Amino acid sequence: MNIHQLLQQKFKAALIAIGAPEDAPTPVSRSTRVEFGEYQFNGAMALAKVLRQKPREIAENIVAAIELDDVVEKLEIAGPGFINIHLKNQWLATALDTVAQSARLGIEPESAQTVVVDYSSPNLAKEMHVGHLRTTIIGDVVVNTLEFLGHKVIRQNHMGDWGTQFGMLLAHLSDKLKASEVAATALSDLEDFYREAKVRFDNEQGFADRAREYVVKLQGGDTHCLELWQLFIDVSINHSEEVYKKLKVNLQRSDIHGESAYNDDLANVLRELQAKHIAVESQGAQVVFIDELADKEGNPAVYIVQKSGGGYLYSTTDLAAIRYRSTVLKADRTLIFTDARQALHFKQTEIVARKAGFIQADESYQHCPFGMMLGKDGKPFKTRTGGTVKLADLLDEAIERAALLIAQRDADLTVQEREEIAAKIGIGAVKYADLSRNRTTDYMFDWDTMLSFEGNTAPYLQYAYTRVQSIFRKAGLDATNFNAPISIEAPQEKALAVKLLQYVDALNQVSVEATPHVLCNYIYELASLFMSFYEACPILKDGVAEQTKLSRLMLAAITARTLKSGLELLGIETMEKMG
RNA sequence: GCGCCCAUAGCUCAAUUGGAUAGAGCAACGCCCUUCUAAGGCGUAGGUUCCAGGUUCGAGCCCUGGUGGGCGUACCA
Repeated sequence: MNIHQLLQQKFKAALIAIGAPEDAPTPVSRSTRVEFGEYQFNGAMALAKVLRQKPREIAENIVAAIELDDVVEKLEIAGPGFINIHLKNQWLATALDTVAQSARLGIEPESAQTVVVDYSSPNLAKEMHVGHLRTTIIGDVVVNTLEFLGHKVIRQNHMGDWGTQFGMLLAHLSDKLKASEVAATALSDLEDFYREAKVRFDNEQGFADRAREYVVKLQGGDTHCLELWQLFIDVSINHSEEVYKKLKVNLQRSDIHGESAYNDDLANVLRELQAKHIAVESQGAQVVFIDELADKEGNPAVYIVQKSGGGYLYSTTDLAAIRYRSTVLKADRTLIFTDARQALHFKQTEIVARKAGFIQADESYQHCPFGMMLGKDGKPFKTRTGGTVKLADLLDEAIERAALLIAQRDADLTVQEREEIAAKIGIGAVKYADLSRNRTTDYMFDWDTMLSFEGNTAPYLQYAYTRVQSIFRKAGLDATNFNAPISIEAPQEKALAVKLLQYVDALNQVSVEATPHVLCNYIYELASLFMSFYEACPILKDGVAEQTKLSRLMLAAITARTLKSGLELLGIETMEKMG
């Protein structure tokens, strides 16, 4: 049941009935204040000119024409011509009942698209650092949501597994192996390894030349080099997978389609661009002049696809990727999650790709940028010594801090339970702090706010869930299988019921705009309304009528299912108890 | 120089895409645990939405011009 859609359809029909143009918008929105009902229709004012009538008259006509008798308690005209919609409690109860009977919480699958989602994409030369957190978890939530809505999602982990830096790394690795070290040991800390290699590259006689030699050999397909490379990549991927596991992110090895996967296609891409006279020679390089992005003097933007030395760049790789996703993966839509600094690059890539026919006209290509992670001082987030913060370290610290907090409470938990809960709370807090912000702006990372565990944080949501579980434990019932007739009376019950029915709106918005914070807001509001309901509407206490008790248990049960579903999509784990 | 993004309560952030009196959390100040988990609830206070114009029934949101900040801009990704 989608209230918003239903109301829109009914208002659309009413508008046509009163003689409004067929394409007249039907702006139905949630009301901002309780006295304005649950929804409002704001379209009467805009029609005043077209229909040459007063807005309030139009509103009256709409109210007279609309067929909503079984849905609304009353329709009120207010202000310049707003129509306030008060939904019927009985209708809400019936709608919720439908939701409760459905394994998918009443959400019907959309007409399925094939959506390619490019996210995480760490550089394998180094370990994952905080800069990879946002792309990884934001992408993951969007993927989860799209799949839940019935789309075919193809994850593409476009890992940075190729490039000149690997020459230096492989030369260093080769030496280590000759000194009979095991690869996994030598590469146990990729940051250290990278630093060592860099030092040798800068200082050691002859090492830089060997590094360059390795690059040439690697690109030439030399077997020994490729074996070394594979060794390095495997170890590095293992590092990433450990982080994914800790983060509860659904990325598998089969989702990896790194830069190296496009090596053999780069020359083809260039040839095709040249054949279509899109790429031309300039200053020894092969470039595309983009007139669409010219400056005021008419100088086109320059997009290099091959360096003067013959090497390819990320532009070439991204063009190959775009073509692969269109022709082989049959993408209807592609989403790419990278930081905002690459916005121009992807804009250019799309223009060139469309010109070259690498992408279908009706295919959508959406770069989803996000801001940087800043420290409390407003500068890029670094360690105390100014170094890059490893993602694995960050997550460990979150778990430690959560464990410390749990230890301070007098909780009735076993050691094992404490550990599990600390991991779920710590990781959840880090993820939620990030996901709950609009992705496009920079965001401030602050341990204190994040792990204070009060207010709008992951633990609050997890706590709301455990409260429901606690009630059902006490009642000796199972929330997942509970079923009872709902009757809505208290205002807190109504507010909760309406919010529960709006889950689908939040998911749709996340799907269209790729903005997980919308889902976070929804879940937080749902949890808040449940907390108010919990305080105001006793369930198992003495003196509560049996029917009321069952109805409230049912509301609690649907809340728990919705919270769990939403948190699952957010990649945040729930638990039965927290203390 | 040019381009993109941003500016909302003391702080961190929302605002259903142009709707009514701009909402939350933290911090501050009051209440509420012998009563389903107080990691909670109820309440008070806090705003010239950076500035100046414009568009219209209506602007935090759209347009123009500023101010301040971030990022990008021919061979890194």
